[in-house]
Amino acid sequence: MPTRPTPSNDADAFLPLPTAVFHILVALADRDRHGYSIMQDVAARTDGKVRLSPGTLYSAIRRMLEQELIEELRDSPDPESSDERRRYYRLTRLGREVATAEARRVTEMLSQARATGLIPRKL
Amino acid sequence: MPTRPTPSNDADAFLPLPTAVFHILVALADRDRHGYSIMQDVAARTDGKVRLSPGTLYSAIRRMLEQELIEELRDSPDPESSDERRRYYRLTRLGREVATAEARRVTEMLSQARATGLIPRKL
DNA sequence: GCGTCTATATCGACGTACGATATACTGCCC
DNA sequence: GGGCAGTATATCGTACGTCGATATAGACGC
Repeated sequence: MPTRPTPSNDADAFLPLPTAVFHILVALADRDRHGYSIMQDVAARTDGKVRLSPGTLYSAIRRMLEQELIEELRDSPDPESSDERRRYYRLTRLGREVATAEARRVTEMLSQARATGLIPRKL
Repeated sequence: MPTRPTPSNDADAFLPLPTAVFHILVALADRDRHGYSIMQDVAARTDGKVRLSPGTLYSAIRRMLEQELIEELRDSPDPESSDERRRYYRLTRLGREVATAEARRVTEMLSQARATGLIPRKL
């Protein structure tokens, strides 16, 4: 009996996901972006509450490339742009699976916290 | 005009909460416990998936005492117990507020992740 | 008395987060 | 065309969190 693809199994090895990594995955979910654009997107989405510093951002990107959660695009998706410095990144399938695994983990933690009465049912 | 108590304001300074700290808060939510009991409770609640090592547990406890997320009980809640080694801990009001603030934070992250289609709506 | 479980504590290694700093190109205004 | 704010990537040192290993010792059953 062949093992059917179980996305969560290998993805679980990445958990718990560092906060910065999850934010980067969210930013790349709807479109490919370069580093600086990720920074702006995270800040915008969180109303400026979360600001990735360059140190956090670029070291997280390097790690995520090595782990193949994201990949770098060979050519710019925007040929109009004159800015050669930009390096664009895209979510991989693994990146998406890892994000889902992390979402499942925190959902379980939330449900435990509600069950014990630690936090209110409604948030 | 007096500022009405806004629990979340100072609690936000603790975020994001280390994973171990949130697990310890959950374990202490329903009853006072000593360190080893926290360890067992976390393992039981997570079906053995999360195991706090002694290093993680006791250094987290020390930090949480300093930050006043928990407090140590002066006398054992179980006078029957002959084990003098046990040190019992209890959630503080601040600890509860911080847990709620963290829950709110991850809930928002989940909702963003769903909005972008990164993770499925249902988990 | 012996071993296993209970219980707390500390150490060192490793990885992550972050601010500071560096470098350099872009775009715009004057 | 000079200067300056904003864009863009990269690295460094520091601080902190996690973890396994190790240490110590009391409790409990046999």
